[in-house]
Amino acid sequence: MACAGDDRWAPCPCSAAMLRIAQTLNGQLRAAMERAFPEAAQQASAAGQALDPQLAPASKPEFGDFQANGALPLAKPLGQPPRAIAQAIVAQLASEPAFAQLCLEPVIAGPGFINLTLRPERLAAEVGARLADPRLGVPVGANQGAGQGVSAGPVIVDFSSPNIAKEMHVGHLRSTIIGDCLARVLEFRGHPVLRLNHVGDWGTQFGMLITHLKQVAPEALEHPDAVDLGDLVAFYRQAKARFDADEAFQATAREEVVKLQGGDPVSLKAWGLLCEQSRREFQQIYDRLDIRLVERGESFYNPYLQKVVDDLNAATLLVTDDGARCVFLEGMSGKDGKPLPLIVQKRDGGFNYASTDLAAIRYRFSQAGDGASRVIYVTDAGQASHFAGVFQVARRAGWIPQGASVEHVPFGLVQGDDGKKLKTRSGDTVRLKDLLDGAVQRAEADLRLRLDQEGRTEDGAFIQHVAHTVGLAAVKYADLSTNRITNYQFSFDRMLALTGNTAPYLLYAVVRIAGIARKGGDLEAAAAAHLTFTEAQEWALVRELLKLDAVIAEVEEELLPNRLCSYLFELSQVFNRFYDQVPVLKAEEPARSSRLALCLLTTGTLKLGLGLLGIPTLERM
RNA sequence: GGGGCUGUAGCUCAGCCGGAUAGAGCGACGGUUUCCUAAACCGUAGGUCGUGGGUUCGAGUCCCGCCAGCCCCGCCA
Repeated sequence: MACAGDDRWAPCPCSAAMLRIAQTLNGQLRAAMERAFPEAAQQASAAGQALDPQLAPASKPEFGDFQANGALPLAKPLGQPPRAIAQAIVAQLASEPAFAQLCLEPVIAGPGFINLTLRPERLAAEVGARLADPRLGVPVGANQGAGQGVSAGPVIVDFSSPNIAKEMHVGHLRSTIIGDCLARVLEFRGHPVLRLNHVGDWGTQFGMLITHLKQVAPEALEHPDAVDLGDLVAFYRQAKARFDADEAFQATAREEVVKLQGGDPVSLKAWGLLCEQSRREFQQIYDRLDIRLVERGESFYNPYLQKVVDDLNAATLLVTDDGARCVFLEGMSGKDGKPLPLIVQKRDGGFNYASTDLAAIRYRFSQAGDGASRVIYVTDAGQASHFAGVFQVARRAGWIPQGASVEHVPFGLVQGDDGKKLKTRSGDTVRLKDLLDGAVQRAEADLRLRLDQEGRTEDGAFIQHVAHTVGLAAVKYADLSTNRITNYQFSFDRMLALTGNTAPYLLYAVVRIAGIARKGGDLEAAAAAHLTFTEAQEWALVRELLKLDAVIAEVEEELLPNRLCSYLFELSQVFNRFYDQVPVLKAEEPARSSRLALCLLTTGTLKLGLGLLGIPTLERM
């Protein structure tokens, strides 16, 4: 989407600071290549392409800021050594005054790489510009579709989605945390975002739940506030146990499903009570994790299900097979090599999750519904083939508009230390609440131990606040910092470690800067100073800080939060090196103010980045 | 049987349209503190990128085969 395509630095609607410089350089390099090799340029354009400078960030700091690899692939067609080609390109660049204002003399290295280093004064100017920008150089309003008439409809992020009357467990952790992060990034980029909680609030299990409710707590139907159902999980288990053991109960439960689907007011009321109870419990988790969601459960789409089937039939996509109504999928075959069906209506006439997902996708893209431009599903990787089927059918039915996109954002399992799916010692599913409690408790224990060792005293409110912040940050960061597609090994010890790529390490960098401010560093005043840098550690920090806009654009496009985590970790490391080796408060002017300005931009960048991960920061810890 | 994902250092993981000597962190070993929180920093050791082919000037990255693990495959979500 943003800056996508086969040419990374092609001009695009985003006009971000560092990205914009890269685009400018790309244009200058391309023009230089065209002047140096007009025949090759003509051939390329005849083939509908342009010469590609292959501009990329430098692979190592000693190579400068950017490298252009475009000379290498020209060696064979031109029949010249690649270094000679690079030399010719560089000679043409020399005649471009705008290039000389931007970069130092290019260096040809290795087999024919052109290494580019930005002029220091240019980097310092960029730092100054970011200090004056509350968005730190990250533009709003990318992804406008380059005038293709793409609707500016909302981006829908479908995530979390627990089941009513069941407890949120570790299985919901990744969807909730990753989905929230992606929503935050998209929002920050200026997209209207609809965060939808597609809760499982419909289905046959409600037959037994409602029957059980009517029998054990009939008063709840009259005075909803008077009854607290308490532990819904226990309630669910009781109902399930009776359902499995008692045939009469089973029969009543089945009748109850029919009554509920038929709109019986008492059944609906009982259903509503159960949903409300679940909602309260979910909300406690969401509040704790600072996650906003709009609940729109499966039941919302009930009125649209029949039309989905009817319209698929009218489009001649529907086939009745063994009593079930299916759409046979193209390019996906099952056993015997026969096409795989997507069942949209069961033999008994009932609907299933494919029907609901189709109704949802249609509603979300439809102008009468959400009118979305992009829909993102954050669910586990096991559902990949289900979504592939649903997307295909929706596409063939014409429910996904031109220019709109629908994406499954898959993630791997949460595993324990043993490499198997995370379970409690007794083999049960881990409750999300217990997992979060565990993280906070351990964070508190770590903190108390350290206070003890350092002879510090802090009040209870401080300890609670720090433990809560660090514990939850650790859980979120550990999840977000690995590539989501792989399975992720859950370990309290690793995520709460004070060193390495962890939340505490990043939070500590923010705390160090807050410490400088407390000890007399006026960060805000320094922002207006004339910036002069002399030390290697200062320049390393400057270069790292200026990468923010490119990183965020990348996360927006690839929907990979771990890219942002890696960046924030590297920024923290570079900052700690700077902090360790370059004095700030004790430096003479003008170095002192320039360094304070770097501290201000560093803390701003870390707070912004962590904020996009859904992690708040601390002043002391 | 068909399909998907994964396989990179002892462990946990990065690796961004294919680009320079494959990178971190942890752990191990060795160093650094009259100085802004040492929860830090500096250094050393450690890899046949599962395996065999292919494409390419160049492959951890792309294509094909094989091996291993996990997941999905008609009326649960």
